[in-house]
Amino acid sequence: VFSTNGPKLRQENMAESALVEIVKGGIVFNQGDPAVHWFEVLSGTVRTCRFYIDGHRQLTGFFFAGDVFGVEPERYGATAEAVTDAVLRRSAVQKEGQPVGGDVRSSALERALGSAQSCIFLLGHRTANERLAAFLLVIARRPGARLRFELPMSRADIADHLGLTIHTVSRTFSDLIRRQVIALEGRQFVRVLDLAQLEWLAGEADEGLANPAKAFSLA
Amino acid sequence: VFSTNGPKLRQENMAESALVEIVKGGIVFNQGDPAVHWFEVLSGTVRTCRFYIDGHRQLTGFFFAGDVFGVEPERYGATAEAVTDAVLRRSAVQKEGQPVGGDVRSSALERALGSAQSCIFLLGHRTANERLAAFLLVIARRPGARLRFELPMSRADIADHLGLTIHTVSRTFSDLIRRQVIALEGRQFVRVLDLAQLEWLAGEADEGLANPAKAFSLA
DNA sequence: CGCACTCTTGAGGGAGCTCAACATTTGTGG
DNA sequence: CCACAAATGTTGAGCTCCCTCAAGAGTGCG
Repeated sequence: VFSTNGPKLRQENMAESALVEIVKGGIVFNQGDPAVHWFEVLSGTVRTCRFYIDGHRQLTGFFFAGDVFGVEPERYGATAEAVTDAVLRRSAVQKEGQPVGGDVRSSALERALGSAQSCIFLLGHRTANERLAAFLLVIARRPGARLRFELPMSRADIADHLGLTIHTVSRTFSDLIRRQVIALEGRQFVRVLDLAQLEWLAGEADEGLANPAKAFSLA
Repeated sequence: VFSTNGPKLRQENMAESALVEIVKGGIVFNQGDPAVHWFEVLSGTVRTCRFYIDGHRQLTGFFFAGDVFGVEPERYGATAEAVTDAVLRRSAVQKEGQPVGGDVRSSALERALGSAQSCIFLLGHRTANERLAAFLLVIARRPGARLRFELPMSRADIADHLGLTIHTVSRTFSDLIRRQVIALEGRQFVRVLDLAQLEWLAGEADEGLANPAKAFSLA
């Protein structure tokens, strides 16, 4: 089964930066592999996931065009797989034996850190409604996204990202639709009907009061 | 109430790197503040937390001697507070108007990314037992820690870190003690009685099989 | 000693998981 | 193009685990 799932990389050249194509379901790198490259998404969608003993997955992020992933010291902490057919730009961490430091790596690390924190923020929400609403908002707020956007990943991917089951994800979608907060167009496209309601569900109605302490601060 | 809680910083000098003392409960920086400094813990313990609209906290990390925190672009994404009296080394992100790039910042970012991923890993566990067991293992595996270690933070801090209530945390502690997996000495000190059992509860009994796909990989 | 705070424990209820069935979509071969 | 199979998604019923509510025990401090 893994033969159809293996890395279908088509390498364009051997320079320090190379274009790589990967088919849906293909593996970019495995958790534990030496982290000799990092990647930028040019088109398509990629997911990173960690596997637990009991077999369940924790998806630690989705990466769309413009996002970077795989920026890590030593070894990859998660497996990266293609959610859809994708084109990536692969860059070497080492360049002629010397690590590539400086602002390129720093800014890539910053973006990786941002996506990790966004994942923590999602998992910090308490109920299925809050998590799904917050997740949809994260997608909706991506540059280029609007009140109508695509969800290229499966319900199972969403469930494993939010720490829920596909059943609960599906039920929560139905609930949001029933309350006319969103509408589905096909299974992949979402239209936000009531943004304020969605933000309220996600617990972000008033960003200014997100930190109660600030209400008392010197200001 | 915040007057007793405010930043009790005693600044040792104005150079690019400065020693800072902070008392238990004091705030190092607030979520949303410009991220002009980053910190290394010399002694004591620090927590970082995000606040949600509904008032609950998500603690995104605990930082002990040798750890770094507050390495972020632009603004701090979390508030940092002292769990115990602490001494920190504070470093400027900017140095004479120029950002400090290069390996110093990269390695600080790598460590910050590592602690974020460790937080995601904890929250990825499904049950209260698994989360607490995994949390105790994270602490037990810190350099210098052994099968007996201190938990400087309160039950409320642990609960907000693991996404549980203090009641569930307390009950889970009692359960682990009843099953003779750990023992408490006072309220702050933990002794691990059955490490294998603790690892099994945390779902880490066999790290080599953590990624099922690897069993099939090219080896 | 008394007060405030933290921690522990119990009882009851609710959100989400499990198990199960069915619907819908996608893919494949005739 | 259709028939069929496989994969994915939806929905319901029952149960479990954790949260809520409540009370009490332990600890530190003035």
